[in-house]
Amino acid sequence: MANIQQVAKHAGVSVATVSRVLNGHDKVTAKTKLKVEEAIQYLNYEPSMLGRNLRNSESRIVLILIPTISNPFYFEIIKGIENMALSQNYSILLCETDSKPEKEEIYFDLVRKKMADGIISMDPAVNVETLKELAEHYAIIQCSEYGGGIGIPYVTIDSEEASYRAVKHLIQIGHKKIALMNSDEKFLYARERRMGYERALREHDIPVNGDYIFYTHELGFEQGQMAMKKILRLEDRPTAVFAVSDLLAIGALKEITAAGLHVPNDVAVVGFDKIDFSNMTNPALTTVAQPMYKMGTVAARMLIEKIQGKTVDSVVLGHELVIRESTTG
Amino acid sequence: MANIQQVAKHAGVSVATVSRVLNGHDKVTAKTKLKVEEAIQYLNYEPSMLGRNLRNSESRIVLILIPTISNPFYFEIIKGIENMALSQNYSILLCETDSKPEKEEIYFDLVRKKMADGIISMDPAVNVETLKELAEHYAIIQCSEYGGGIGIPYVTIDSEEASYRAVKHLIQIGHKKIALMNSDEKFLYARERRMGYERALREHDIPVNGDYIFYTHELGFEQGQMAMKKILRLEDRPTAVFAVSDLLAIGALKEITAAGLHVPNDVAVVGFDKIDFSNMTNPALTTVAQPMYKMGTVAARMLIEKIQGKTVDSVVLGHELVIRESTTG
DNA sequence: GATGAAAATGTAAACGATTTCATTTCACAA
DNA sequence: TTGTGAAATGAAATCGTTTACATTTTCATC
Repeated sequence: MANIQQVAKHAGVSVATVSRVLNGHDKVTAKTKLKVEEAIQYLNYEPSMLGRNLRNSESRIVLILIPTISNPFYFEIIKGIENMALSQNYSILLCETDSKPEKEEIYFDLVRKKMADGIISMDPAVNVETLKELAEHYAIIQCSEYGGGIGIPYVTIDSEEASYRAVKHLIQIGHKKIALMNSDEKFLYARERRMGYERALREHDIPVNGDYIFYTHELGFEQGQMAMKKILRLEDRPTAVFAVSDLLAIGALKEITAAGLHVPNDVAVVGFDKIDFSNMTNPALTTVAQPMYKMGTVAARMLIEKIQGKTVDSVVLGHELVIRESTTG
Repeated sequence: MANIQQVAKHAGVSVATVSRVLNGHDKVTAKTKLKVEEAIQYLNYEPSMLGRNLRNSESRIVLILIPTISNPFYFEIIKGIENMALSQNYSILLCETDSKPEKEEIYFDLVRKKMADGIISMDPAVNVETLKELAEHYAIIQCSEYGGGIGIPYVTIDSEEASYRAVKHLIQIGHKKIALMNSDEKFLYARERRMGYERALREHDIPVNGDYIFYTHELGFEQGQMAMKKILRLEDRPTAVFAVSDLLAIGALKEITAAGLHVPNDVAVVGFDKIDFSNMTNPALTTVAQPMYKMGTVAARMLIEKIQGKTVDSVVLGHELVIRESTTG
């Protein structure tokens, strides 16, 4: 593989001139430029990012931290990030932490070692202390999940309001006994979603029943099934379930059907996220749509601006309730 | 941020010695080692991959080329690749090509520019000519989808046999009118799966009916719905459908139910891949399990060996038919 | 205490680009 | 022809490592 020296030699110019042609800045005579381009062509030369990156002290790589690749919620976000990043000549390193500190550490090390220029964190279980520390030296953006008040810019939606609207929808179609399938309240979004749930109930003079609130360890299908099993065993069975993720809701769906009950006639179900699969189930899932692609592009743009040393502000994006068969039959 | 020079100076040794401590080879006195480690600690030093990579002419990054991130089929494979790569100190760059040559080119350029040490290609629509050309200079492995006879090692399953067994299962539970929902036969795996389908039929003296074979452009849910619509309109309606991907099958499931028919009583359905979601549908999907995680680890190991200059052989892994509700009720 | 081999450490040259600053070339006017 | 300033080009430093080779240190032996 040829390097810039050989190109320079073959073109009869200095490496500086080759570099100038390569990068298009500074003025180079048309004739010289041609000579260089011919040499590049002839030698099949491709500039090495290794040399360039060292010189420029950058890697042009950004890290995406997700808890698991198994939740399709991250698909569209990743697509958004990728496209925005690509347009700015960045590549993305996808990092699945499994919410394990040791895997997280491996990836944090990558930015410490200059292998990555910044991080978009989507892991709610991320070690906030380490993140804060890193944020002093490196560009970091929180996406979707975030710790507030730690000085790291984020892009997210209004979880409380979204939750409120979802529950209100259930109330409006006649439900009073509404269960909440929430995730661990150590996460901010979980607390916010419970608050939205309670606000909707209170607003319609429905007492909040602690027995109707369930917590799951993760946001997956199995957790949804397990929680739903418990809900179905309740003395005074709820007629509706609001789950804070589509995967939970799909698990609930499956369990309800398995119990010989009908959705939505016996139990109505609302999910959260609007992942692709929410439309593929029987019945299709009513859910809160998050603007995932947008979230991704915004997060990527914010990160790149941060990398360039600009200051960036947090962003709250809109959401939308998508009403489908699991609540209206 | 400190560099190796400053560490050396602070420890009162040469950079070579620091490097030796860093990399653990060569012998360094315990006393010297301690001094260096103290300096590292004191200065909060982290070795820069940029410098190291340039010097070693490697990036320790591998590219994963997938057509789309939306098909969960790739989840487990990616996990497998990631874990194996991580254990060898490689990171993975996830590249979604959307089966578009221009996006593919962007990523190919990354390896030409030394930003990546090798490629694991899972895109059936990849430009085989370019791939062949690249393979002359760079490490490349094909995973799951592959072009045979182009001299690039691959890891895959025996599609013909897997398909044969799936169809045989349908025949054994009494079906004779079996539709095949295949993808475009420009892909090798599609041709192989049709051959397996036909072999099973012939073996049981069931004539192959061209009207029962459908081709889809992509392997998604919508394509499955559309194909199923056509199948349901057939004069002599099949009693079973074998789809070459779970997403297609899930689309079929949805469409059958929407038509007021019952799975499997009216129409039985078999999918392919055993993605997580194949278990979340109503009814759960009978499907051919591909050893995806294994495939990922094997592909990653092969690639790393290739990068190290070893010659590697292609691998064919086993598969398994998972019988669930969509065929047995 | 001199000798020598082995062990530890240091020096300096890579790796492949970009960029600052110095130098050459050039066109044009006097 | 010569002088001038601007434009084009080149020389060399730099980014942060690793490593071949050279040098120094150590220590057992006589």
